[in-house]
Amino acid sequence: MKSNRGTILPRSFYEREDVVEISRRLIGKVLCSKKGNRFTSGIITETEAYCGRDDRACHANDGLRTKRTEVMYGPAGHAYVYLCYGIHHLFNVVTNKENIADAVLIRGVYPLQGIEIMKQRRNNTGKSKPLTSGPGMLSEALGIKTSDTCTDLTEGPIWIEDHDFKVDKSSIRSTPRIGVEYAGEHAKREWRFVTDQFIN
DNA sequence: CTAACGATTCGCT
DNA sequence: GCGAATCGTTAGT
Repeated sequence: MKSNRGTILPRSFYEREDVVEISRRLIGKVLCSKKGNRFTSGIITETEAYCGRDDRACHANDGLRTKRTEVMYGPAGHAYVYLCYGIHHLFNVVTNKENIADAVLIRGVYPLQGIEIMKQRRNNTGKSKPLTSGPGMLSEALGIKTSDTCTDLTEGPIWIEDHDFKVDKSSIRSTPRIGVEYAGEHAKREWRFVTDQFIN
């Protein structure tokens, strides 16, 4: 774990048809943002897959097409950012082909670059307070807002890089997704992926 | 127009 | 461990 720069993931990375596999493969990649000349990044440690068909946990389930979910029906590799609980901005990446609404929620990153900026945005005055270990927290730390929805992740100002960090396959656990009990049986699917490889 | 409800986080008990 | 905060989205009147 030493490189400072990576390759921006190409659209083809996001165009795969299996959103669960993309979710798994995003673990270890690096989420970056450059807002007003302030660069921040973190290694993705936790993701969740959401499928537009037969998945009651997904906002676009059963082809539900609204102003909010429209971006999920667009081409892969764009950001879907929405407001949760009136407070938190949750960041997803749109996957699969146009008109097929799949997405991966980024739930956690390991702070890599711009840590002071993240602490500032999080109003974290050096105290031992989680910085980027939750979907709302990481968006705040990286300066990602709902106005960033539809951002093309192959262009920026938000993008994902491959730094060639090798993630030990055995370190990636799969579990049911968080906070989607309303999805009934679908909530039991193990579509959440998390690694503890970068915890310290 | 109205109302119910979150893909969460934080602070306090 | 529990509950409040907080407001855009959604569906229904």
